[in-house]
Amino acid sequence: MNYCDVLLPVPLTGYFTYRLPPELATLAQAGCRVVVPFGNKKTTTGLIVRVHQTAPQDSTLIIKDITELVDTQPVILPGQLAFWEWIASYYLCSVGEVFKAAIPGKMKKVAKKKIKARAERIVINDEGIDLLGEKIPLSSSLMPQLPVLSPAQQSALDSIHASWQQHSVCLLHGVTSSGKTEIYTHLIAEALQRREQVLYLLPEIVLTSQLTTRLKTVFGDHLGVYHSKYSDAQRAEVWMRQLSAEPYDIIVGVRSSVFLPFQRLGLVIVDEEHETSFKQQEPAPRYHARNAAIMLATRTGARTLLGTATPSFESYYNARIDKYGLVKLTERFGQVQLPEVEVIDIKELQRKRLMQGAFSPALLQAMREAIDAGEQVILFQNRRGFAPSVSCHVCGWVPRCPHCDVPLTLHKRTGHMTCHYCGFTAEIPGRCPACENSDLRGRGYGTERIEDEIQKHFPSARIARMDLDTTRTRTAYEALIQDFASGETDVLIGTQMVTKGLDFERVSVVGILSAETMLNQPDFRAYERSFQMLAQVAGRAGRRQHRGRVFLQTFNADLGLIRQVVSNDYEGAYQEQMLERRQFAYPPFVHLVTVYVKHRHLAVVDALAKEITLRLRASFGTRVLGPDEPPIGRVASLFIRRIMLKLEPGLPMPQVHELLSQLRKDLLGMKTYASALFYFDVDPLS
DNA sequence: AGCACGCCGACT
DNA sequence: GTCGGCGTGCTC
Repeated sequence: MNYCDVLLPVPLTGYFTYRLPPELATLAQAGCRVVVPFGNKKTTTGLIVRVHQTAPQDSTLIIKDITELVDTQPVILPGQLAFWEWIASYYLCSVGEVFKAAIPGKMKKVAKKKIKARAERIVINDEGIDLLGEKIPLSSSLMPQLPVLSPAQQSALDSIHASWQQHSVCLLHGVTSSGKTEIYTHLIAEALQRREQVLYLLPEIVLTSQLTTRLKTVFGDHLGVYHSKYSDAQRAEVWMRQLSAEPYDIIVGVRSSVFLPFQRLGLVIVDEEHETSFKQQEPAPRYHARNAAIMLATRTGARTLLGTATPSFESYYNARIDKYGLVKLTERFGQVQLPEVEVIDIKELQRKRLMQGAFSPALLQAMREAIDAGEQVILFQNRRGFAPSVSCHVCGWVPRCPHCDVPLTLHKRTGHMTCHYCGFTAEIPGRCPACENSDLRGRGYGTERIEDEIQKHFPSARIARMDLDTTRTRTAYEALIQDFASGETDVLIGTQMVTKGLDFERVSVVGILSAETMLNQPDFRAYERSFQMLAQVAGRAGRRQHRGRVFLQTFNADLGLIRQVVSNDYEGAYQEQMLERRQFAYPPFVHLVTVYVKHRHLAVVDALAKEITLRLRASFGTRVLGPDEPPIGRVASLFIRRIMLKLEPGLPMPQVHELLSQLRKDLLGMKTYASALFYFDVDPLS
């Protein structure tokens, strides 16, 4: 009798054993998808992890039959399952959840029509080397097409090679506009000549178009793109192609591309490695794609390059303690100077009644000069919508989300108030329900409102807004970028999106409307993130022709952070933070694991959170902090509590993980807590 | 996580 | 009398 252990896309530990009908016995193998009955009559698509002859020990189990074999060839490569298992154990979730995240949705549905059959059978040995793959040399015309490197770039490239002799991971710390992409291009070409594949990871939000255009001129159809804004079918196609005898040599992709099958991975580039969108928040697996990519590279013997102008403090620390190599690129390409940063004291200007809404006279003046000279302006405001909240001008009443612990954001374009946490939408009330007056106004500034006011100041300027609301589709996003790149747009107003590695040549003025939006967050990384954000957005200015100007409006002009941004003093910001992190035991000096519990009854979450804390203290003592209520204590009608674990290096992590998983199992097994949500966030971002 | 079963409340 | 709310239990 043949059995299959099957991996199913569910948050349950372990595999499920099914009987393999005799007619499928010769065709089924590990890595093939199957359709199986699961639970009450429902069928699910799963993945065979093992075919064997051992009946399950538990004789009371009624073993069901596999309904259908979807593939006759595996759809994953050797080693991929082990990688998924590593993710599941490190990030404290089930392998099923990893499977769910790893495979394009289309491949997990019961395939009525088969996804494009593979052209050729491939043979792969244990190292994942494609044995049938011909050693076709890359066209020799490729090397003339490579960008010519400046002496500084060439020396950085040499240093990266040297660094890889010692460390498998190298951090490239290159100031904005220093030409990191040209260096990557050379490294990719070298890898291709060695017949190695390259994974080029980008943060979620930077739509790959700008970069892919550049890389495609050199690498043509050696390059495939894997992005969440591509259709599921397109992603499934890339996946299947990577299994074939002619996979893409280069994959440019976002975090989920670490799960793609690579037959001969040789190089992983993580661009803008500091970006927080590499960490998946919801749902599980809550993995960090940069760290997962490093693990992937380690497992396959590939080299890793982390590139950024503002390294995450963890990566920089790893470089400083010699875990990673470190290469610095301190000059901008083509002698372009770093921008001049002018700090503008909003408090002072408000006192003198000189602020014009959200704008200082100096910023407006500079914008006018830039627009008149045919140059471009980027304005950064980290709030989308028209106004972050609405309030009654008479009694101060503020409409709040009925499901979450936040005020509703005013969106004037749609004429609604919206909750940015659960999507709840309501009409703006005609009169205040508290005092009956009809003087409800938006409070504060979001990107929509900035856009309106800028249009009033500069009626003939062509203005565009880039935030979550205007970039829902790939085409909308690309059109916005294209218009700005081609000079169709004079002023681009946006949220964090405008800070993320976009490369425009005619930007001479950048305005940061309020530097503190990030800094005021109760988060041990607020300082780091603020520095990165400000330094990145400032780096958008003056990229080619002449020195750009950055106007940094702030309520705290004398803050150390502001000085560090002005002088581009990454090292100073890093050192200052490390002192605090060490003193208060935060990463990189400890590992954090946050326990989240959610329930619609406050009493239940409170009791559960206390119980967890109590039990954790028994094992971990003072390493346990909390429970506490997060800044937003209720989202989508669920009350939230969290407990933080600070784990110093040297603890036996597998045992820690085992203990935590067991704790979760025990508590969810209790009737009172069975309906609670209970999960872990390993290496949380906040 | 889904999904079904099952037991109480306010509607046609 | 019935629809439907969500507590509970289970998934090879």
